[in-house]
Amino acid sequence: MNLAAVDLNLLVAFEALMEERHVTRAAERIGLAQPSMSSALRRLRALFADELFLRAGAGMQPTEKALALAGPIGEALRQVRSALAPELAFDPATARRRITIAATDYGDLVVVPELTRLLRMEAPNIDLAVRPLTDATAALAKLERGELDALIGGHLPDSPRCIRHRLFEERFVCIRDAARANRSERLSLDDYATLPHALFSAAGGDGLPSVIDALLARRGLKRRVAVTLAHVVAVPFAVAGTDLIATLAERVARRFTHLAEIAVVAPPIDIPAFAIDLIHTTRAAQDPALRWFLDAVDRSGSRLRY
DNA sequence: ACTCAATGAGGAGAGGCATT
DNA sequence: AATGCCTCTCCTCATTGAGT
Repeated sequence: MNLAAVDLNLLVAFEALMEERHVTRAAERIGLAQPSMSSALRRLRALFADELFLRAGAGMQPTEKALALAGPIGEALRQVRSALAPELAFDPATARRRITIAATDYGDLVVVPELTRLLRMEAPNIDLAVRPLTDATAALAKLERGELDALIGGHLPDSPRCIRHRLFEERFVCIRDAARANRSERLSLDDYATLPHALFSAAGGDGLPSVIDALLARRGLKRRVAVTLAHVVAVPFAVAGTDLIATLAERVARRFTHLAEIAVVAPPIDIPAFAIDLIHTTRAAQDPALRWFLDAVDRSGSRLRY
């Protein structure tokens, strides 16, 4: 390969193909006709001595080599763009913009309020739209298509075209009716297994129920889920004034101790902590407003760390 | 039947190179 | 510096073949 003769336009075509996985749409994306993109792909194949993209149904599936090249080529283009286009002035105090994200119930309850406070203080003209994140795969697809700017939540799957940034870790606690709780004691394993549970189980759930059931099964125990609720916010109110207990993310539980007659107690078993992540694409590299916003989410996450 | 990638034909424009 | 030739890439239009 003659590196001195590599046409940077080919790398742009490669990037478009990688993102669209469709020759016609990749061509439209960078303003070429379909035959021109097809020809660019032919030259890319010759350049890298690999098929790079194979027909797969309605689209094109990248080969291992294409996947391996995606990162370095994306980084190279980012650096070239950054060198050619000096940083656009971005002033959050005056910028007008609408940012659309998707967040899990947890993200909505814990991260978004902190983020909203930060936005109101530093970027009062940036509007934020938060969509529910129930189907993570569909949300990732929307993120890749540019219909969403970022995702916030836990237990989100990976995508080779997205960037994951850890905001903080979350642990689990138990809640029970305040009058029944003995705050000085950890909930006993016996109580945990015998008391009826209230459970939050959204569509495409977070995996917690099965984790807890597996931990109990390892000890030869089984719990009874007496109430299953569709929204996490309903759990504390279902627990208050009843014999129910529930296992919730700690920051969620603590938000409700002033609103419902509940007490937070330590669980009798060690339930693995989980990460709350911010997921975005490389678009932010070319978008100062989005880059600022992602930094704002990160700062919101920092304020939530214990 | 339909979609989509690949290819060919023919023409336009840009750039490299040798010649004048 | 100007010119002509050549190559390359782009375009549109039309077509083909594979896959669904």
